[in-house]
Parts: sequence; C-alpha cells; structure tokens
Amino acid sequence: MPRRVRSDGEWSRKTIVDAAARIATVEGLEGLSIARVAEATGMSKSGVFGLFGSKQALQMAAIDEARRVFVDEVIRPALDAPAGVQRLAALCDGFLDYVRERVFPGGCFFASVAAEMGPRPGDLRDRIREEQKLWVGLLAENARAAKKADDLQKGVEPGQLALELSALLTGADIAFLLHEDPQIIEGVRNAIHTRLRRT
Amino acid sequence: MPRRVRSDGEWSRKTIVDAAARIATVEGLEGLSIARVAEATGMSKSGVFGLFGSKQALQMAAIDEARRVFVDEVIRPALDAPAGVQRLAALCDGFLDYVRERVFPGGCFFASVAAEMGPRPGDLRDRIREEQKLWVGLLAENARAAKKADDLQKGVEPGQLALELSALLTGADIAFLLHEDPQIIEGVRNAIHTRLRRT
DNA sequence: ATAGTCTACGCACGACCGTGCTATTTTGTC
DNA sequence: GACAAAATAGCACGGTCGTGCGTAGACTAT
Repeated sequence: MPRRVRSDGEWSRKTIVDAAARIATVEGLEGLSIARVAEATGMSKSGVFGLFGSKQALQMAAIDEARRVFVDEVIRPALDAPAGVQRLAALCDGFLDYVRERVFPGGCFFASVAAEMGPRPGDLRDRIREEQKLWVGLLAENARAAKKADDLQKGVEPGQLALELSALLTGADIAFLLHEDPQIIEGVRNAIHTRLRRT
Repeated sequence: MPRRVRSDGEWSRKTIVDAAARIATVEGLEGLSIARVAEATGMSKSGVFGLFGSKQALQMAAIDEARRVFVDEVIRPALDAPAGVQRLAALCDGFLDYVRERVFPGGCFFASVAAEMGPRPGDLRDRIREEQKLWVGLLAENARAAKKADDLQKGVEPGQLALELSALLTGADIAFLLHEDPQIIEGVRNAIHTRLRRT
C-alpha cells in the first residue's frame, strides 16, 4: 500500500503550516486552534484536521516550519561571515532584525513558545528544548572559535557568553513586543556589540 | 455535602487570587480558567465568578496579587542594600532567587505574562506594560545612583544598563524554566555581577 | 424582628474546541 | 480508462469555557 502524497495536498499543508506558525506566535501554541487556522486559510475545519490527524501533529508541523524560517532568516545569512566573533555578531544582528521586522507577527517563534511551554511538560516542550539547545550550541561554537582567535576579552568563557547572548536576545524580543519600541532592540544590539569587542 | 456559606468573602477572595496567580504562570493568563481556579480552591465555578464579576476582573486581581508577591520577595528585601550598585545587585539576585525558588511554579509571573500578552493588545497588556516600566525604572534609578557614585565602568549609560539587566533576567527566567537547569540562573547571575563590577 | 446586602451554590445557555464518521471530488498509477 | 488512495467538506458528538439567573444561608443595620 504505497502511501503517496498528492501535490495539491502538499500545497495545502504548506499554506496551513505557514498560517499556523504565524498564529502560534500571537495566540500561543496551545491557543492555536484548528478552527482559527481553517478560517485563516479558507479551508474547512475537517480539511485542516484531516491533513494532520491531530492537533499535536499540526503544532509539531508549525514548529518545523518555524525552524525552517529561522534558519532561512537568521542562521543562513550569518554563515557568510567568518566563524568566530563576526559570525556571532551576524547571528545576533540577524536575530534582532528578524524580531524587529516581524517575520512572525508575535516576534521570535521560539522565544514565544519557550515562554509558553517552559513550565508544561510534554512532547512539545521537549521539542522546543532541543531546538533551543541547537541555537545556544551554535552560539557557543562560534564563541569558542572567537576565543581561540583571541577575539574576546580575556576571562570570557564561551559557554557563558553563549548563554548570556541567548538570554539577552530572548529578553529583547519579549520587551520589544510588550512596549513596541524599536529602541529596545537597538539598545540590546548595542550591548551585544560592546560585549563582543575585545577592548 | 455541607454547603459552606459565608465563611468569609475576604478570605475566599485571597485564596482564589493566590491560586489564580500561581495557575496563570503555568497555564497563561488567558488559559487561566474559572473552572480551574474553582477546582484548585474547592469552590464552585459560580462562587468564584460571583466574587469577581468577570474573567478579566479575576485576571486583573491575579496581577495585583503577583505584584504584591514580587514586591515582597524581590523589591522589599533589596531595600536593605544602599541605593546604587549594591541595591542593583540585590535586586537582580533577589529576582534570580525568586525564579529559582519557584515562588510561582511557572517562574516570574511578569515575564510569563509579558511574553504571552506582548502581541495581544488590550487592557491586560497595558497593565503589564506599566508594571514592567516600574521595574525597569527602579533598575534605572539605581543605575543612575551607581553612576553618580562612580561605581560603574565608565561609558555605561544607566538607562542602557537597566534595559540590559532586565533583558538578561527575563531571558534567564525563560531559559531556566525550559531546561530546568539551575546553572542557567547561576550563569546569568555571574554575568550580571561581572557587569556591575567597576574594573 | 425585619429588610437588605454579601456569599455561595446549582443549573442552563450559547460558543468554541478537538475529533470521529461519512460522503464526494480530485489525483496519480497501472 | 479503471481504481485505490488522498484531499476536502458536512455534520454531530462530548467536552470546556464564560456568563447569566434563581435561590438560599449568613451577616449588618435599622
């Protein structure tokens, strides 16, 4: 029984998942309702449900999509910069731009759902946790490269720096969304650049 | 079943609001349901509803209670330290302890709801916004005092420092809840202390 | 003692939710 | 062109939600 996937279905899936990721940053991953997604895509509730089989599957698919967007918008562009401090700066700048430009209406998808799912055990939280680990790992990796190249202030531990940057970025995202003030983004950008200067 | 009547309205209100604040840090301010609060307090749904009149009034009351707790647990103890760097450090340490000790099961109430309500306009967001302004203002005020006493590294702008600290603390809260790793708290504590040293 | 307010409950309504079940149409494969 | 499977819609179910309504006990003021 070849379980083949049809192209029209594939297009619908993409449309749905795109809307779902956007909605989730505003309504939350839990508040993401199938009816809401159906309305946003012009499909029927059953249509949306049938393509994913369960709400959790849709939520997981939304995370997949958000990850794709994050890689496209933040990570991939930063790979143009050489590993180390410069890439570190490019990653942080890319993140702040991606929040500021409202790639998702509710700011960073992962900051949003991390805050929501943090205290709620389950598969969704585990998934977000892994994604976050990859992100901090990427920062730490470049912090290590920067240290090896002696591009950091002395006494700065790479893992510590990665944690610090990640916390600053998450905090910037949340404060920016609450106050709708771009100066918050620019203030944190400034703080990060200062932190990444050697002197 | 004995119908407990007129036990004391004020006591009931307090019990309800206390439960509501705790629940909101886990389920979210929107996910906070009257039924859930009723179950947690052993009251009937109508009992809870009647005491507050609307869901939003209950949510506002939960914010009031959270503020009370925050002042008690974080701000008041820090007032023992002299204004300036020391109080700044005491405020940050107090915050990190309050998160780590799980005064609320879902970490910092205001970080939680700021992340949730950030992209959702309305009275609740406005309220959270004001509370957050007071907190950052308190940090800024002490940063100014610290600068005046020449207790900061030169070139550090008080407002900028306050924003930075606030972002770090929020980020620490969220990361800690997601990973359940106290080292995250201690790492950020360390970063903050380093930032507050003059040399 | 009586009236009136506050507390607390049971009940029911309409809205929305996730999810099955059953058609009908569309598509890709032989 | 036949046929199976996928895609999508319609509908109904049980559940939860916020909220009104009616009621009854308990405290307060007269």
